[in-house]
Amino acid sequence: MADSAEPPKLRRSIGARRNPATEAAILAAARDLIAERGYAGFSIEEVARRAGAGKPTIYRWWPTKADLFLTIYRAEKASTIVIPGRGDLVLDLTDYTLALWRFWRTNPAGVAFRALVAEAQADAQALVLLRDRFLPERRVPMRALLTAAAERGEISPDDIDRRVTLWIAFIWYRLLTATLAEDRDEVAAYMRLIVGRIEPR
Amino acid sequence: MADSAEPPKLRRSIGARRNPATEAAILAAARDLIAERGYAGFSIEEVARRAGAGKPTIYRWWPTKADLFLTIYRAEKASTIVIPGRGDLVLDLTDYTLALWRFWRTNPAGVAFRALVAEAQADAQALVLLRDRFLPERRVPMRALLTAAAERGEISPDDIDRRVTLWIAFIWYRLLTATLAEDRDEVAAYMRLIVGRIEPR
Amino acid sequence: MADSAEPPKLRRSIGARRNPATEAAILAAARDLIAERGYAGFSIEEVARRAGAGKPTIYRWWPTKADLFLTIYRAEKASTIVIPGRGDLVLDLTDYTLALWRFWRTNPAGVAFRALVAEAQADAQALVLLRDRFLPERRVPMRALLTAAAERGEISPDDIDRRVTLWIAFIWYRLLTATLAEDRDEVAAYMRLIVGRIEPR
Amino acid sequence: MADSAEPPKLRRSIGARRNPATEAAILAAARDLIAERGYAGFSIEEVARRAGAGKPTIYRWWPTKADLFLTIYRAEKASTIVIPGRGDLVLDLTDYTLALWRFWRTNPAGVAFRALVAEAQADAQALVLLRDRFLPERRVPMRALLTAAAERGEISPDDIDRRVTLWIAFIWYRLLTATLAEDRDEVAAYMRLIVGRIEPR
DNA sequence: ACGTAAGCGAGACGGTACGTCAGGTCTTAGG
DNA sequence: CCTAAGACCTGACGTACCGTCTCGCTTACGT
Repeated sequence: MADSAEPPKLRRSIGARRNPATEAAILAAARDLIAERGYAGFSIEEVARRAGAGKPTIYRWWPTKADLFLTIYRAEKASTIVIPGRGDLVLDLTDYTLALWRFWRTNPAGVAFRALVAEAQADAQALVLLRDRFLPERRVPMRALLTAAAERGEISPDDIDRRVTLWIAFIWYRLLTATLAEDRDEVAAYMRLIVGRIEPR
Repeated sequence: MADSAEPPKLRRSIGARRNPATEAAILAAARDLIAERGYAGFSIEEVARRAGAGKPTIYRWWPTKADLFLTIYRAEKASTIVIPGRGDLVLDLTDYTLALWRFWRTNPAGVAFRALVAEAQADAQALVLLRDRFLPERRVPMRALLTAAAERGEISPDDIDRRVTLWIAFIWYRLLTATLAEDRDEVAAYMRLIVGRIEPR
Repeated sequence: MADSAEPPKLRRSIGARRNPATEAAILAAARDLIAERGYAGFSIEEVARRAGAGKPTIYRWWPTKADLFLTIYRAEKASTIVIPGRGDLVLDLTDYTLALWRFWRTNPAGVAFRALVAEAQADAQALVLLRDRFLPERRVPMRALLTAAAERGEISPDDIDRRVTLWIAFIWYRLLTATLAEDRDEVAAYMRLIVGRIEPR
Repeated sequence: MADSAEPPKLRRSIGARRNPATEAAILAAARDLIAERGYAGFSIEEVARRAGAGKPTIYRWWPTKADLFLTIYRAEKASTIVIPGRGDLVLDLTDYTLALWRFWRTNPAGVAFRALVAEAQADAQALVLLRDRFLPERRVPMRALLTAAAERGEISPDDIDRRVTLWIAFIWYRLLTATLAEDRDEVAAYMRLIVGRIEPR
């Protein structure tokens, strides 16, 4: 959300190579726009307007909307979420889930991600991006968490991949229905069901 | 896909009330269109053209795209899916899930539903429609299935609503990632995790 | 502008004949509407809405917009303008012209008349109404004024009809360019040119 | 009425500047349409259809209908009417008036001009255009004619502007009532009244 | 006296046009 | 060869009215 407010008319071509200032301006504009107005208000037209860039410049580097979304999402996500390691699976998982939701709520990336899922329903290319490039990434830390717990004997080592899937399905569902609650106990209850831990008595 | 091919110019007003022939023609056209070209190719303009109806007539009865989708979806689904009652929860649940997926795969309505979820990411009105009107309906038969199983002692009576949510999240996830597989065993494995049944040994 | 503000829902059929209350309500609504929003904002739809009448009722009695305009215009005009008779042609004519312009400025009829002229450019029926029914009426008092002056010897008895035409052309021109000034001397100067009176010296 | 019948789909963008072929096609289509169907049958929609142009392209260059009318009118007029200079005012004026009427009758521009006047009755913007941009232009040659005659002593140098106004009012009146007669003597008689020339005896 | 014919309000209908927005393509001018 | 710029065509958006139609009702009039 940096430079999108400044007068954007000053950039000129820097010759026969990609202009980093232009790229930055486009990404900033896209991020701001998706944050402000959501998927519905997002258009290449408006991004170009805000970035002071030509539409063809955008299309050259991000041939589809989905490409642009993905770039934004990755840029946003990278820095932020830490995987907790207190040693109690449900506790760790609840923390992680809530942290992720907090991130989705407070950060353009959440909106961008919703938009990407939406786009994927209409555009096969976006679907491929989402399923084959993005989802596997997301599974990794979660699988690590469960595997560690299985090694500690907290849960059965069977079905770990399926449980990961259930978790992803669950957090998506809450994202897509715009119900990213903060209720710790409620989330913990879901986590227990997903990992199938035997309750301590 | 019934009468949309016939010359559509014959309908006239039947006075100051809704014309069922017009409604039918619009729904048929919408269904065909969504089947042929998907969400991306769907437009009120084209529906009106095919149905031989005026755009305002469509907007009068279905103020948003989402309304139209939902009507199509309900009309299609109603007749099709039977809730099984063999008396074994995982079996019944697997059947039900696979039947639903088959329906989603083979019927325009499935495409329409994906589109509705997508629409809900952009349009608050659609989100409300989806969450508050559509989802509760969907929960009912599933909750009945689980409650019956709990009464039979197959599963714990706790957490039934959460398990319903997990199931919906799961089937959505597969719908939205276009992975509505037919693999019976795989699905049964997921169902077992969701309902948390103690495995017979 | 009488009863158009009252709740208009009370009228019912009074049997197989024209309902004067309905007619009055329609005319009042039409008059108000044309006064408020001009030709551009005038529509049968809105007249019906304001009058609490059905559109077919309006179309039954006034098959074209122009018919409705004309009715309004005639009803408005009837009561108002007195032809002066001080005995001095230019004086009388100036008074008459200014009175007419004042009427046009302060009364819906002026707007309605502009609208009728506009309509006549699009609709042959309106043109006929305007030219063959309306204009001859307008000529009568003016011709009388000039004839009387010719008899008094103020002007030549030749060309009276042409002078009438020039006068009408002039007052139209000012109406259509929205320049219905109040400047008495200026108008008198024009009147002198039109009637071609020999100036007293 | 030139090229509007040819297949209109061949034009492509010529880059970031106004495409003269597109402009020409739009103007030709507009001219044809106004000639064929008059003001009532005139719509931006249909112009776009015939010109094979997008509506936004039209709105970009002619924000209002009136702008389009005016362009048509000017383009048509420019080449055509010559101001006569035989040296006899009434003769010259009669020629000029008849030439103008002939032009109005035989040329789409006449209809376009009627349309502009009509539009000005509904749309303030059009009125401004008509009054402040268009009318002053029209006065110029006429004023020159009268001034020359005054210098020759044919008429009084007083009231020249008012006589110009009367003349414009008169020719408008005939245009708007669709009575652009050819009767030379009749027109000459009117011209005599307007310029107020002392009859030679 | 009573059936019928007309007038009434309402409002849905198929349409046309409006003016706007965005999509994605193309070309120029300039570095 | 890339960039910024912006015009181009396309097509859809959602709205306003058009003029027609049918309904269900009410009332006056002619038998």
